[in-house]
Amino acid sequence: MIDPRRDRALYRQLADLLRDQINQGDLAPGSQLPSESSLAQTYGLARPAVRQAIALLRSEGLITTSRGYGTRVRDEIERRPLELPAGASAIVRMPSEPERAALDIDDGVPVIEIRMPDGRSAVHPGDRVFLLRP
Amino acid sequence: MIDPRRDRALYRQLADLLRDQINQGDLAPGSQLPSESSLAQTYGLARPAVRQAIALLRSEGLITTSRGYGTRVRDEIERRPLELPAGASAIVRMPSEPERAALDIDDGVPVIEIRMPDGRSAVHPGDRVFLLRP
DNA sequence: CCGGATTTGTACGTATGTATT
DNA sequence: GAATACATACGTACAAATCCG
Repeated sequence: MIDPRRDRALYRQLADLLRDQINQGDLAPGSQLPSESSLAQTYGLARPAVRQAIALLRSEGLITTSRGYGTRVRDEIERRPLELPAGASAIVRMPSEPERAALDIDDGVPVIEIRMPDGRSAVHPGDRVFLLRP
Repeated sequence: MIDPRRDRALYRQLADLLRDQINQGDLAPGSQLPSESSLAQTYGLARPAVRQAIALLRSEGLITTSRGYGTRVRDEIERRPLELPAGASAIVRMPSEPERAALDIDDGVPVIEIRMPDGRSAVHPGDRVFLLRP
């Protein structure tokens, strides 16, 4: 379980546990995680430590939290193909928080910025597309 | 400045201020941010609130922090072109924390996963490449 | 529609550990 | 060794959103 003597922060140990459960399907996409207080009690941590673990997984794009509701495993969104036009280039980056809010992008989701030869650019949410070269 | 009466969390207001200073070049790439305690005193916040602001900007890939040293604005790394091979596809995502540590990728930096038609895949750090279709 | 219970968000304070300068 | 700075972890309190009977 979680061992204070190990040379790894408690909140990281909890994040590791939860991440494993998600990757192994014990926590299925769409399913609800226990509440923060419940996790705190289960693992003998204070709530701030639990929140750090949750925040870490959120920044990895694995989970989403809604105030007053709870935390659930993000379901995999179906991705639509996005062709990289000839001569265009693409960079990936994280959106700023205002940009994220404006485009309604979840925490932990990068964006793809396509730059056309003529200088114009477009931003796409990274969880809804995959780049394709036909 | 920072106004508790505004309908925006104090740490978000501080993050907005610092983000603007970075984007406008008042805080140049490579330059050092004031220490957390200094920021706390300057803006009349407690250190946890300052740390939340810092964490937010870090998750956006704007800054990096080193324990015992401080926080500085990330320099723009020169990106090398990465050709998307014919028939291949690419998805972008955040690395898990262990993956991030293993590949020595900064906080707030996504990865590009290239999937070949034969099923093999390769992962590239999102801040060192740009995708190109010749 | 309303009230209460639950859950996450924000913000404070404090203490100690550890890496860097 | 000393000073500085970030990391971890505890505790507390209240606010705000959601859900449910």
